[in-house]
Amino acid sequence: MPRNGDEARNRLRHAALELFAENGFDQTTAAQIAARAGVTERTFFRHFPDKREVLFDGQDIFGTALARAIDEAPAELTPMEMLHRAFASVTAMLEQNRPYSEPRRRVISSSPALRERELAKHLAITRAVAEALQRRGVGQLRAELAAQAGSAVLSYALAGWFADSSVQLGDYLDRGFEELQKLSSPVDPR
Amino acid sequence: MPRNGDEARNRLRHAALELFAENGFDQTTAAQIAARAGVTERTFFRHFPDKREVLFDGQDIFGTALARAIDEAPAELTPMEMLHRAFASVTAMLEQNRPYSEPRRRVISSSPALRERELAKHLAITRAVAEALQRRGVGQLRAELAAQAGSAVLSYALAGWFADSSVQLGDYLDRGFEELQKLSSPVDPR
DNA sequence: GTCTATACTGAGATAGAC
DNA sequence: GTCTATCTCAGTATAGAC
Repeated sequence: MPRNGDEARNRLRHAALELFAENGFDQTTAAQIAARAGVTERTFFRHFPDKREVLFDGQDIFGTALARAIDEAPAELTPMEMLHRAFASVTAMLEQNRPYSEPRRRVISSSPALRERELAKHLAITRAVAEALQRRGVGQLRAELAAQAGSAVLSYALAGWFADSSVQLGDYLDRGFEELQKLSSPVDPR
Repeated sequence: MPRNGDEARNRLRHAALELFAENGFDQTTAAQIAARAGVTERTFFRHFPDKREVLFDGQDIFGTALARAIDEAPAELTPMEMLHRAFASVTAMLEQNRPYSEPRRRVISSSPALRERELAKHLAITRAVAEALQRRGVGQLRAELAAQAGSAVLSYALAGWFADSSVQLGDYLDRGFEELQKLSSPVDPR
């Protein structure tokens, strides 16, 4: 086996996803993952601080991409429009990732421990977005409210898209922001 | 020692909060908590499936209270108005709980593991709310979007209230829903 | 890479509460 | 006597320290 760190890391990631899908998260030991990847258990924990983290490697790129998009958004946009644009800017990345994210999503949803970790990651992204909004002059509480509301729209869009991918993710996004507006409006013209 | 289960459970809860506050979550062992509560480690794990859970015992009452409030809301209300009412209906409970929730909040925020668990609990409440909205005829995706947006408003209100309790929680709630509406509206009349 | 603490699990024995 | 909370004992796996 080659001793290149990145390769080992990738083998660990794939071995973990396979084994979790085959036997379940709890029934899979770190030692088994390491064995399938051709390294020792110790190496697994050198790459990933805990067993769950192996499924979330490299997820922060979404947070940074979103923050960057907000940093570069035109100044005349409202906070929610900035979010809409930022989300739209990563739909291509998400659509390309679907072959990997689909089984990953199934595995995560099958384990409470993994669902917890996913929420934490989700929150980290939301925080990054809120901080970006603050750099654009939005007050802290307002920025966090907007980021969380936007995040709800993104979840809405992803849920729709995973259930029925015949519609583009971007269209679900548009629909989500529209729904949010209707829901929040005092008259609610359903 | 008496064999009453509920008493032991309460002693465990209090011992845990104390020890976590004194020594930190990671530095506290389940055996220490059990010892201070006068039971064995095994008993701790019979009451609580894992070490974190001892801080979240009895939290589901909020979810059920919110769901109930939505179940009983007047039919002519919009979904967001139902949420507003439901949240307002538990502010008294929250304000009364502050002496306990204040130190608890500090402990939770000091540990990533506890923060993760809190997110999971928060989500469970949001789900209960979404399901209640569905019973009131709101479609699934729409209900989840509304529940999450409402949950963002609640977070906004709680953050403000914990930072400055000279204003009532209910007022922060009103302000939050108003902010959400302004943020979501396409013209954003700041 | 080795060693160890500790979180958690399972099964069977024991002892209050009713 | 029954029921159920608790205890005892024996173990595995994760994660951290050295």
